[in-house]
Amino acid sequence: MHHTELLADLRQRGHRLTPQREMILNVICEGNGHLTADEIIARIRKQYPYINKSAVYRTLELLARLCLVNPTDFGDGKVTYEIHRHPHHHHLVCRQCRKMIEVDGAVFAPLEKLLRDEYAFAADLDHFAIFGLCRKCQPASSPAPTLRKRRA
Amino acid sequence: MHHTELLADLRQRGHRLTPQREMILNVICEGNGHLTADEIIARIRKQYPYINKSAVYRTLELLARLCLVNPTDFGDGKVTYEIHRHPHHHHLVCRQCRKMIEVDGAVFAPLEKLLRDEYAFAADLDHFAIFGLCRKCQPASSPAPTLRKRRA
DNA sequence: CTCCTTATTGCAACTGGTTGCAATAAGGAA
DNA sequence: TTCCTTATTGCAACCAGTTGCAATAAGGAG
Repeated sequence: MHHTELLADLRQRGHRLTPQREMILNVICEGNGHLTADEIIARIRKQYPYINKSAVYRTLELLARLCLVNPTDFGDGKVTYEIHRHPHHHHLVCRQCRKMIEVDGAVFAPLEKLLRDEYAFAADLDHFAIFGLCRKCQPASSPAPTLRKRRA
Repeated sequence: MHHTELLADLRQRGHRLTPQREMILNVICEGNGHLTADEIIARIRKQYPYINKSAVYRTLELLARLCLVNPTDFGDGKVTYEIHRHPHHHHLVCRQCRKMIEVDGAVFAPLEKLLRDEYAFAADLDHFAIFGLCRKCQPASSPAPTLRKRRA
């Protein structure tokens, strides 16, 4: 999805187009993958040093609300943002080695159906970070995994 | 689960018992339901005004790491904590009316199995807040749900 | 083009939570 | 009991993100 399309989408939904929003969308579209707010600000600043933190956070919140970007908390103290991709995907994050595995959005289909059928609840299951232990970090067949603090 | 059992558990796993930890566990066990860090501090302060913010946050992080409490982000800017209950449960949170529905932990069983079988990933699926729209807030059969900012 | 409404920006103050580090105090050993 | 090691606390500074509000500027109407 190109940033001009996203801008048009914004406009169509009744939001104003501003240079700031254009720059933000541009950066998110260019920088492929997950970017933190800090990174987005830093990249914009190269061309426009006056970019304002609040404006960036508010725009990111707007874009998330419109499902144009996916915010994700990988548990390292900063939220990352990426362009909303279709089909959906999620991230398995190993709590030990930090390895990330991307999985198809379809893995949530049974849960979505169950929640809809049993609870009439329309769950937003677009983009999750699921924590756990990857194959390598699982104790072979072990009884008690050590739970002492992981040395960061 | 009584707080003395939790203290014993802490001790057994090699952590030290301090008055602060005792007070924190006590408050979490008494106040049933979800408490924010602020609320925990306020309650402790009634008896012991010197309780320190960092100590509380660090203890909560420890208890969460040991799966003795469940931290949950309901999306209102403050994390809440509750004693880890068995069997697991999750919370459906309506993004419109904020209604909360508690659901059994078993709803994640198919996903857990899929992730284990397909990705050899042992997911932590203990306690989630799942956002979406409850029955009442879903557009009857509607075309375009309004996505303008919800007036808080 | 000019005017008007109001969404958006920019700023500064604030909030919830984290961190580095020195002081304290658990709890084990002797 | 006393001593020792080191986990934990308390503090102050910090970090990511939010908020209230006045100033600015989209974009529609005339």
